[in-house]
Amino acid sequence: MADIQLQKTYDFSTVEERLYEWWEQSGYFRPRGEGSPFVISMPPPNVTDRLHIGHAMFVAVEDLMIRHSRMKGVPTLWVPGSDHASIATELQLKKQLESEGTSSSELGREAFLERAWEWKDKYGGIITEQLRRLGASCDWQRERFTMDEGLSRAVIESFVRLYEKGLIYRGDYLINWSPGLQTAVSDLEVEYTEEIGTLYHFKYPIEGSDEHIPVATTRPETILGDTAVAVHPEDDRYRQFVGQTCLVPMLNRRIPVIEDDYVDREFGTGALKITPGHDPADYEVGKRHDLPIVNALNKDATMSEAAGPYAGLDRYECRENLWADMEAAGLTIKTEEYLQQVPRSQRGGEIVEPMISTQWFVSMEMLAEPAIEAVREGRIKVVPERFAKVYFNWLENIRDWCISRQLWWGHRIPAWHCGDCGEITIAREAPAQCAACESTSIEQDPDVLDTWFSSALWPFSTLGWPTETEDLRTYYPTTLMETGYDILFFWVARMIMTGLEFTGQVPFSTVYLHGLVRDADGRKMSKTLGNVIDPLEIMDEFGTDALRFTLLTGSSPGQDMSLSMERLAANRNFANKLWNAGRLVLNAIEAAPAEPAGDPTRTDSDRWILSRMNQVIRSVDRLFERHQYGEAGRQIYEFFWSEFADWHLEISKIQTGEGGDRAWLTARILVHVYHSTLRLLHPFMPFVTEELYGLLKSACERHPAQFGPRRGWEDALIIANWPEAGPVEPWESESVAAFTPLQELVVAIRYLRSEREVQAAQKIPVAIKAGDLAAFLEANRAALAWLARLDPEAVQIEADLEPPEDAIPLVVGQIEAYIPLEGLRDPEQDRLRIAKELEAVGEQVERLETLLASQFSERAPAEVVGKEREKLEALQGTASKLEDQLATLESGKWRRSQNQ
RNA sequence: GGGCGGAUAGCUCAGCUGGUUAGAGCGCUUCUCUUACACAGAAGAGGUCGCAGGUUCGAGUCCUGUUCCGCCCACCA
Repeated sequence: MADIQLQKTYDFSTVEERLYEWWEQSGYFRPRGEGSPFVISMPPPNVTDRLHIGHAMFVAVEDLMIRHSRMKGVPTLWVPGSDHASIATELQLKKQLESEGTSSSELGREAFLERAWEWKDKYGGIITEQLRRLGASCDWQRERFTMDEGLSRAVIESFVRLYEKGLIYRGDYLINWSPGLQTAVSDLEVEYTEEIGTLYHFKYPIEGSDEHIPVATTRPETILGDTAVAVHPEDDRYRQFVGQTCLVPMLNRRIPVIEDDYVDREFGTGALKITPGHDPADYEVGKRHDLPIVNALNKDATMSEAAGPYAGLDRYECRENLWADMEAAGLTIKTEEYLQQVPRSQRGGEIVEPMISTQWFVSMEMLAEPAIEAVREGRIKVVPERFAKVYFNWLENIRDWCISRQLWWGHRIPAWHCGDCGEITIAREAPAQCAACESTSIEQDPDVLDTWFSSALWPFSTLGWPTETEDLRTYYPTTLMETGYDILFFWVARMIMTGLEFTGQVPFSTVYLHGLVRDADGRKMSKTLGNVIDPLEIMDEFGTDALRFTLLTGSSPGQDMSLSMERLAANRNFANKLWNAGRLVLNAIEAAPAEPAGDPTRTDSDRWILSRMNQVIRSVDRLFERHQYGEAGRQIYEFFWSEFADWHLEISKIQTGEGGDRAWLTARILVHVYHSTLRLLHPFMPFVTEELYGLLKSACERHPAQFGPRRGWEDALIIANWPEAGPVEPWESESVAAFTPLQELVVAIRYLRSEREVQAAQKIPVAIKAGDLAAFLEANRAALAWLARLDPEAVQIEADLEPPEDAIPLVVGQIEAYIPLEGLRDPEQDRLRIAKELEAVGEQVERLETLLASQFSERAPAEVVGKEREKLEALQGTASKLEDQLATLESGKWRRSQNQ
C-alpha cells in the first residue's frame, strides 16, 4: 500500500473552518470574469437572529446555485446582509431593559436608540459568523445592513417618490392594533388561529317599547362601541324595527336600526350589532350608512371614556363585568361555545384589536398591476409554478399597506409636522421650516416604517440605488430570488412592486421558493413546541456537508421537508465514503508508472464508468436547468456509491495490480472520474469535496505522470470548471449495455455463494458457457474472478462447453455457468431454484408475448416495440436454458454422484 | 367559502417531457473486520403507487370525481 497517511474516517471538524477562511481570504467569493453575471441577493437575516434551520435551508440552496454558477465560469455575485427587524429587535431589547429594571419609556427615544445600535453592534455579527459556518460563499465585502447610510437613503428616496406620486397617504383608518407592542401592524402580520370561544346572545332593547332585537357577539365589550343594529332588508322578523332606535345596553346610548344585505339571516340571531370602530366588516357597513365611529378602547386595550362606567377596565375584565351587569338587567339570552378565528399578532401572539388610528399607508393597486403583469408575461418565472397562482390571488385582491409603526427602532418617516399650521412637510433632508407656513416649529413624525418597507428595496438598494453606481449597472437586475414560500407576500411581491416602480425593471427574473423544514414528525418547528432543531448542533455532530446535502435532497422545490437524524447520518456516511474512495484513488495514483510504454486501451470497466460519468453529467445539467437539485444530488450519490465505488473502484484494484500501462491508464481514468464527481458534488458538499480536491491535486502534481485536467489544476475546487460531458457518443450506451452481463454474472455467483454459505475467503471454480460473450468475459476474467471471489486458475470460459458433471448450474441471461464444487452440491435446492427462476422468466415471456401480440406492436413507436421484442428474445433464450438445466436435473444426471 | 400541497416498501421520502419487472435511506433477515471505507462490504425479504372512473397500444406519472391529512387566503357577528 502506498504511503498515504490519511485517517480512515473523514474528520470534518478539522477541515471546515480552515477551508472557509482560505476561500474568503483568497477572494473566491467575489465575482470574476466577463459576461452576463449571475446575481442573488441574500434574504437578510434579522440582526439579532441566531442561526436556525431556515437559514441553513436558504444557504444550502443559494450557495448551491452560486457555486454552480461560479464553476460554470459566470461572474457570480451573492450579496449578503442583514435586516434591522424593527419590531423583533425592539421587542428583544425591551425585554433586556426590563430585566435590567428599566424600560424604554424611562430611557427615552434617543437613549433607547443608542442602546439599540449597541445591541446591533454586539449581536449583529453573530448571524453572519454562523452563515460562514454553513459555507455561504457570499461576497462579504458587499455586505449591507438595512439601516446603514446608503440603504436609509434609499428608503427615504422611495418614500418621498411614492408620496410625490400620491401613493402614500396618511389618515384615520381601521388598522390592526397590537396592544402589548403598542403599535399598528399590517394585515400580513396578523395570524388567525381557530379557537373555541363563546358566542354571547343578548337583547338589544327598542326604545319606547318592550320589544328587543336579539343579537350575538363574540366580543361583548365592543357593545359599548356599537353605533347601529343591522338587520337584513328582507327579514320579516326584524323588518318592522328598521328606522327605530335601540339603546346600547348599560349605556342607553341611542343608536339606529338599519338594514343592510351584508347581514346573514341564517347566522346567529340574524341581526347584527355594528361596531365600526372595532370590526373591519362593521367599518364598511358604517361607511355605507354614514354611522359615527366610537372608539371604545385605549391604546393599551383598556376601555376608553366612551365605555362610560367601564372606562379604564381591561378589555376582558370589561367583558365579564359588562356581561354580568347585562345579566342582572335581564338583557342576556344565552351563551354558547363557538369555534372562532382569533386574530393574533405574529410576534407576541397576543390578540390584536381592530382600531381606528392615524397611520401612514401605501396605496397598492397601482403598484400591484405591473407586478402581476411581470409574472403573467413571464418576465419573472416562479418556481415551483403553482405559487404564481397564490401570488396573483394576493395581488389581485391587494389592500393598502399600513407602513407606520409606533416604534423607535427603524427608519423614521421623513415627514415633519408643523406646530403652527399643522401641515406636513415631506422631504429628503430635514427641513428648516414648514413648507406651508414657514414656521420653524416643526417636528419629525415619531413613527418608523414597517421593517418590510426597507426589505422591499433590497435587490437594488444593496447595489447602491438611488445612486447609479457601477454595481447597480453591472449587477442589477439580479438573476434569481430564493426564499421560503412563507414570505412570498411579505417580501417577494413587494420587491417586485418596488423594483418595477423605482427601477423600471424586474428586480430578478426567477423566484425560487423552497419549502419549510419541519421536525421528524412533520410539525412546524417552534420554540413553544420545543422541537426546534439547532443547525449548529447538527453541524457539530454530522458536519456541514451532511446537513446541506440532507436539506438539498429528498425533497422538491416548494415542498416542506422533515429533517431526520437518519438521513443526516446517512449523508455523513456519504461524505466518509467520498473520503475513503479518495484514499483508494490516491493509492492508485501512487502505484502508477510515470508514463505508459505503449498505447494502452481502455478496459470494459473503464469504458463503462466513463460512459456513465458522461451520462450523469448530462443528466445533472438537465436537472439543474430545471432547478431539480434534489434529484440531481440523488443521482450523483447513486452514481458515486453504487457504480463508481461498488464496481469500478473494485475492478480498478485488479487493473492497478497489473502494473505497467494498465495501472497508468487506470489511475488516469480514476483521476478523471473522481475529479469530475468532486466537481459535481461541490455545490452540495463544499467542504469535503474541496478538501479531497486538494489532496487529489497535490497527489497528481507530485506524481511524474502529471495526471489531471488538460487545462491544469485550479488552485481550488471552488473555482474549478464545471465538468462537461460533450455530445452523446454511440459508444457510451454500448459500453453501458456491454458491461451489464458481467455484473449480472457476478451477482448470480455471489447469490449462490450466499445461498450455499460459502466462506468469503474460499475461492471457487467455475465453468462458463458464454456463447457470443466468451471473448468479453475472457477479457474480464480477472475482474470476474476478483468480484465473485473465484479461483482465477479454475475459471473456464468457452463459447460452448459440455456441462461438467456434478456441478451447480446457473443461468444468467445468455450465459450458463457451472460451479463444480463437491461440498456445495444440493441438487434438490438447485432444482427448486431453477424452477423458480423459470417460472419468473416464463411469466415475463408470457407477458411480453401478449403485449407484442396486442395493438402495442402497431401503435407504439418502433423503437419501444423493438426494445420489448429484444427483451422477449433474450428471455426466451434464458428460459430454454433454464428448461434444459431443469430437465437435466430431473433426469438425475447430476444426482448420480450424490448416491455414490 | 375559495385556492394549494400531500397520500408510493415497516418508517422517512425520491420518482417533472406517460414507455411496460417502481427506487433510495433507515429498519429487518443471513453472512463478512476480503489489502479505501464496519460511518463498510455481499446476498435477501418487503409495495394491487389513497379510492373510483376516464384518456391511451401503454398511467405512480395526464384528466374528472372522491376520501383523509396539512397549509394559504377570505369581513359570517
